[in-house]
Amino acid sequence: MPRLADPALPERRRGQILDAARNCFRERGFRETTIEEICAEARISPGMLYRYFGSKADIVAAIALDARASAESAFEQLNESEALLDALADLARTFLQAFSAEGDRALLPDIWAEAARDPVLAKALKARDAIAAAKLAGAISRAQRAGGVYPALTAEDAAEALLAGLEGLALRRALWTEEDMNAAVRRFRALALLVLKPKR
Amino acid sequence: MPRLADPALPERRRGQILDAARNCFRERGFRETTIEEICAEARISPGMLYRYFGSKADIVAAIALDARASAESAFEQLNESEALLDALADLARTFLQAFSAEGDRALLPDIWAEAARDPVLAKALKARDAIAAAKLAGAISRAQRAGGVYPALTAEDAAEALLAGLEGLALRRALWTEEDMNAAVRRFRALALLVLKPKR
DNA sequence: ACCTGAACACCGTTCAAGT
DNA sequence: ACCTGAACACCGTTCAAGT
Repeated sequence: MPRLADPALPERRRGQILDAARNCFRERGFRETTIEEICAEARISPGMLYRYFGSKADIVAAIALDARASAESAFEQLNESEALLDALADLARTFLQAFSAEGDRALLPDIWAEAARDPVLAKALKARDAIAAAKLAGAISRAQRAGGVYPALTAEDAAEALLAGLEGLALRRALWTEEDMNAAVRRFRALALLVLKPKR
Repeated sequence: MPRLADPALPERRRGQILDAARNCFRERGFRETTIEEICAEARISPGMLYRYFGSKADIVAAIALDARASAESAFEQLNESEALLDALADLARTFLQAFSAEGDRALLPDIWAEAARDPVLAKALKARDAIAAAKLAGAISRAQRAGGVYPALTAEDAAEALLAGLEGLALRRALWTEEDMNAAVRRFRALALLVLKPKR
């Protein structure tokens, strides 16, 4: 088998294409950007692009999974923190930032629309989500044992509810541009307070 | 000015087109259905369709606003009911049904993706949302005065949080097909319980 | 006044040909 | 082995022509 001229080339190319795509999507959105525009930005030909991605949808899918992966680190840190609420606020900020890289507020709805029609992407996102939900549930039950969080709560259900709330807030932020990041994070914090600390 | 052959025709045509579009979207989704297919289903020509709708996006926009309007009745009934939680569960069911007419689970994400790129649709949806949020907030503060709901809650914030949660749950249901309607409604009820009745 | 459908423009994708 | 870009297929939209 012939050895590759440069074994790192494929990975570099992929990154190059994804960077170009992210730039274009930010400017004009997923639907409005053209394969040709991505190619121009990445300085390659269409033929080349299709060697690395099977379709335009595959490109958003890859971006979506990248963003999820980068948001995942915030879920890791949940257990390290003493103050669960502060950690949750950080998590919300990281999540919102990962999916609105440099101000593309519509990326998340694009991803969701894509996922709703593409079972492969949906499944991949769901797998990521299950991991995140488990980590969140773990942090919640840890906090329950330590006191400070209502003990009768089912940690898994609370985690699900919080994730749904976070995604709902992200959606509203995407549609209604005025709302800035900090406001969304505050809202999430308030929601988490209501859900987790029902004793007052 | 010449009088119309049939003054009701335009309205009938619009309905005819929207019905056809809903049917097609349900089968194949917004992106995958063709103007030609909608025309075939509605038994008109493309030229005719474009007399009634400026673009394909305008068709989803009209469907989205119709669905919102039909969900709005559930918000009206919030104040009539004695048991706020039951009324909220009904509301969730009506909302989810309005946006998944005959099993098109991906309609809502399509609408959101469209709205995120189309300021006109976003603004129209936001106006609807403000009405719904106000009604929900009204019902919450009414329930607060009657006891049964944590009185220190800011009704507006709680309403916002519940709407975000509802949309988040709707999204998750759209992406992960397994989850059936009743499960989603139960989840929303549980969330509302946590948010509204923090005294235990 | 109402309607048709062929034609146009545009864009995702492929593939024969280059180096 | 890696890459190009012209060509193809498809679909949203328009408009000259019909009744």
